Amino acid sequence: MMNYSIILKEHDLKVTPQRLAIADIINVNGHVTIDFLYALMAKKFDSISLATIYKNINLMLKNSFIQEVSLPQVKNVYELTKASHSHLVCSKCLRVEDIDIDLDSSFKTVTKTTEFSIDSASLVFNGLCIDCKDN
Amino acid sequence: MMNYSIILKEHDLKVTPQRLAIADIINVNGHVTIDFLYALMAKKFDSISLATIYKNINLMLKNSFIQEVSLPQVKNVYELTKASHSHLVCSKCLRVEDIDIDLDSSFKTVTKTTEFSIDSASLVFNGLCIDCKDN
DNA sequence: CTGACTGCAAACGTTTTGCACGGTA
DNA sequence: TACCGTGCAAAACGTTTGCAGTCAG
Repeated sequence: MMNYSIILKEHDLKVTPQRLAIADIINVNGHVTIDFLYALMAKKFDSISLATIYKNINLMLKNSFIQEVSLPQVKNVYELTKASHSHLVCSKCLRVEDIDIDLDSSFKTVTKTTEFSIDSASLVFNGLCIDCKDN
Repeated sequence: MMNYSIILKEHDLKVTPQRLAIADIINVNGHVTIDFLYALMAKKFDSISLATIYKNINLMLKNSFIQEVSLPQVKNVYELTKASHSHLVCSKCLRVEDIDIDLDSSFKTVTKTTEFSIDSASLVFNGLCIDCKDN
């Protein structure tokens, strides 16, 4: 159980019931789409607005409390900010999982063969998760 | 100079002036956004419609004449279908370049540490291109 | 000649904005 | 109390759809 109030404040975000709920939902579920988040928020708040979701997501992104994960073909998902990592996406159930992949040799290849100076890399694997691949 | 008519037909696409122009623009520029494509098409056709652009892009995607490249933070770009490869994106000028990166060891890591069966991978590097990094 | 393509306009889904009210610090 | 956050409604944006006329095969 995390203390979201402190983490929110550390990111210059005022603490509100809506923000605590958003933080909890993202933390518990790992990766959420806007739709998913809105559906869960609607259960906790009788009159939550999509505008509030978007405003908070955008502010949380700006303040690096969360990160946006853009995935080919499917909707963007949001996760709490953590160390750089890659993602596995199930093409069937759309589940997203984190995975650590060492990209050092790839970085070296880029440095050797191009003049690009790299800031970051995004690696996404598409396939079938353990639950979907046998069905 | 490519013969776009033959390639279009090979992908079950009827040959029209608009499609020839789209194929040429994508081939010459490497990677194009919808906006960029529309702007260039507007120069060649007095009354080109965005709907025509979208319909053709979607059909060309379906018939594997072109591929969609989804990039974090920036608009999707489209390229002629070619062998699997990775992309470099300049954060400043938004230029996109192709690069071949060997992902075999990454695939092995996924296979060893998870139960995912991987179909494909998408690797994007963000940074500054040679023209932008010194300015 | 027939079905497919084009262009226009309208519709659609998603995201953003403006404003009045209410809540946090 | 002063400012920020919320919720609603409207607007903005990108993309898709329906239709009538035109063109490719």
